[in-house]
Amino acid sequence: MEEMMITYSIGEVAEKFNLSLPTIRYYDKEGLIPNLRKNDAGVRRFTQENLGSLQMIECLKNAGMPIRDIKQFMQWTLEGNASLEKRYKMFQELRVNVLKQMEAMQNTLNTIDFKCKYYGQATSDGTEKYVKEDMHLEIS
Amino acid sequence: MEEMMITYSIGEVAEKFNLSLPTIRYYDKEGLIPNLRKNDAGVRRFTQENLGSLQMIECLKNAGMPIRDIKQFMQWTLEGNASLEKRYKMFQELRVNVLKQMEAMQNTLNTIDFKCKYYGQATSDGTEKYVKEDMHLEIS
DNA sequence: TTATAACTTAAAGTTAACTTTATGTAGTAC
DNA sequence: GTACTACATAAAGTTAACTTTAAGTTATAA
Repeated sequence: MEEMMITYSIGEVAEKFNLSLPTIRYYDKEGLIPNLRKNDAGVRRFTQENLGSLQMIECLKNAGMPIRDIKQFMQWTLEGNASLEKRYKMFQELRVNVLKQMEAMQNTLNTIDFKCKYYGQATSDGTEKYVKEDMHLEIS
Repeated sequence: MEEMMITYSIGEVAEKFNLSLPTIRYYDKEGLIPNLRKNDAGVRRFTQENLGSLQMIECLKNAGMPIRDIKQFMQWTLEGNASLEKRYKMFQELRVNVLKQMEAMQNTLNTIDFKCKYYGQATSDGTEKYVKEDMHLEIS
């Protein structure tokens, strides 16, 4: 009795996720897509589970996690319930890390906002002279 | 008549900014620190202006700007008022870019928060079974 | 049956942003 | 004078995350 399920080709997946074919193959080679199977002709067929892995890869990449750590996480998922605590800990640490990044990003944005005002004024003045005098700052 | 001003050694600057000495030398070589001078012995002496450049480098790096674009900006500052509009435009575009990054980061955080709850429950259950059933999701 | 499109692999190449290595110099402490 | 520390340079090495290249296979359409 063969299980029938909807699957996708690497080309379809590349389009869906806006990734290049070599990138997806690279992720597969690196072990980032657990349980990804090939048909009798050796062609990859992506299940919903595999698409879920890719979604998670995108999330973890966005959080700044390196490929080898994403791989580690994916390997843990293959270990089942035995690795639940490791995965829980990973996400808790990642959360703290991402919060720090967002704080840094907010500071960066504040500086950029300041610079936008600074250069907005300087541009309409035609010179940095007055706006620079106004704030006694010389950060280029 | 020699101008007297407070300057810092590369070692002091490295400590202040928590950067390695080779990194600072690399930035200098790449033209990221305009007007950085050396004393008669060929040793770099950092002025307040140079520290300002380093501060800005940190900000722009944090915004995800590549070294070559930071260099471009620094070269523009050397052109004076003629480049004010270019610099203004740069910061306006950077602002939009950073806002996009923050939005992406917020989405990432939401996913991670969800995963924290998911694995928190799964860990106390000792299995993913129930929490997985509860949400009809199979994202690893 | 021949062309085309969509896939396959292994291996080499690319790029950014440093880091390391090797070698040398300048100034101070003893 | 000799050791030590802090600096200098040029050039080679490193790492991550892909990308490119070269060569081959499979399935469908004309």
